[in-house]
Amino acid sequence: MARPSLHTAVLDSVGRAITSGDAPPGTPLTLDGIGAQHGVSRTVAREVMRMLEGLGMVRSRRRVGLVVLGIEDWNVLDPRIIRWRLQGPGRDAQLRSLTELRHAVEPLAAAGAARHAGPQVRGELLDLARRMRSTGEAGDLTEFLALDVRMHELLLRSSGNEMFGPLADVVAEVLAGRTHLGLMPASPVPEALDQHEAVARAVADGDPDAAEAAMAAIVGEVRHALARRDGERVGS
Amino acid sequence: MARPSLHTAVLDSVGRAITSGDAPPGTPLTLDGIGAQHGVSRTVAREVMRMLEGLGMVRSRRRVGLVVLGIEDWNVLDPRIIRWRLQGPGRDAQLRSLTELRHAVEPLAAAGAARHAGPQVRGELLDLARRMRSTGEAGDLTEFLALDVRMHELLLRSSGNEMFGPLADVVAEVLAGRTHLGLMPASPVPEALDQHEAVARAVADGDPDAAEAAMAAIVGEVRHALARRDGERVGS
DNA sequence: CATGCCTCATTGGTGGCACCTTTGCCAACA
DNA sequence: TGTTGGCAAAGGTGCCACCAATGAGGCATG
Repeated sequence: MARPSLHTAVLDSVGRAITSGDAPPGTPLTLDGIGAQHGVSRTVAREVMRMLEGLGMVRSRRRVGLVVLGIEDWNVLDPRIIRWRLQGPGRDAQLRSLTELRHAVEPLAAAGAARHAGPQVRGELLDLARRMRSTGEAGDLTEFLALDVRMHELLLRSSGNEMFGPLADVVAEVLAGRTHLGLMPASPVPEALDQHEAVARAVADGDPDAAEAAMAAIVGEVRHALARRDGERVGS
Repeated sequence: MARPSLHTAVLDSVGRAITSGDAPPGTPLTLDGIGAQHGVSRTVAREVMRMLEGLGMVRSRRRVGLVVLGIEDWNVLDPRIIRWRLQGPGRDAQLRSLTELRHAVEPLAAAGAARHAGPQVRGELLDLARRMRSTGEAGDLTEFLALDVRMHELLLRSSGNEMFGPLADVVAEVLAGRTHLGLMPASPVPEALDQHEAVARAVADGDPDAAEAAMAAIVGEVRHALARRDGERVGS
């Protein structure tokens, strides 16, 4: 999948430098500078710069070079920017933003899946819910995470809205980040298992309203948990 | 704003060719072909190609050229792709997808604005709601549209979630497309005016739950209207 | 018919060149 | 001292020629 192209390496390096705040807005870059710093020719630097420009991260001005733009100009929905921000200092804020976005989209995606999903998807959802229960009760967190990710991905991709599909990757990232950060209980709470099963059943039964409600319950709990954490943080 | 760069013109041309289905997935392009077709050098064609690759619209393979990818690989959240799809044959589907996305996000954005908006934003929202009522009752649809767009943009941009801001552009596009397609009544219904005013007041009062509920009511009505239209279409 | 080698089209990457815009400096002048 | 005007350099824009790598398709051989 990842081709060993010079561009990708340089692009990742510069992109991370920008998202990490290492190159704050207003910083002037030059093609020669990028080329020299990474040991690539001007051509490669130019093409990397074009990609960064396409991401809204730099703006090329003559005589001055490539000025780094602020986050308000970035394509913050782009997977690459999301990935870069998830590494580095912005990880926390990015995770919170993604969580909120996820909570906005997933109930509607579940409703859409209840309308549009094919029979084999509905079957897999039921199977996933079953396996989530068994692995969850067994306390196998990593396997549980994989099933959880798969279920949300399946819902987003079969929601009938092609703009929801790309969010599956960020949901996976959020879920992984959440367990990795120790935000998950040692063993999934029974309510979560019930609600995931409810979503799967509602989608399998083709009941959009029930699917939306069940998914809203899932994300609503996480939301409140996050708000609680925010409250603690604010209070400290 | 739009700099007269060669890249932008060529990029727009090729991008539109892909989104319009004029260059269906699997179509092989070549750098020399693009260059010759648009009268630009290989260098420019290469940089355009890099941007398209960044958008997930083509994949460059040696000996074969640039293969056009299917929509499942596109960065469908990217503003450029959205703009291209809004022109051309995909406009209808794109408008529907964007509407659904909007309905997912806007209630949460309103709640966020009630928490995070600054005092001048809250004031402007109240003012906008007032002027929407007067222009709406006067039947000035174009001015009403401008106020409507401004209100939603303000809510999204001051929602405290930097991932919601970029959606302001697409919301503007959706609203404009809706009135332009004649989906709006000749004069805004009183309920819409009331609900917009309710959102503005809730945000001004710092009541997130009320803001979210009021915005959900706004988008919920549009959603049902769309579903009704879909039903008619399916039945025909 | 299968297999393996060969060819060549096309991208990947480099370097150099002319041009143009913009900036920042510096000098001349009020 | 402040303002204006010109001037030179910096750096992106676009073009071209060149070579390396690679992989798809054809050809030859068993």
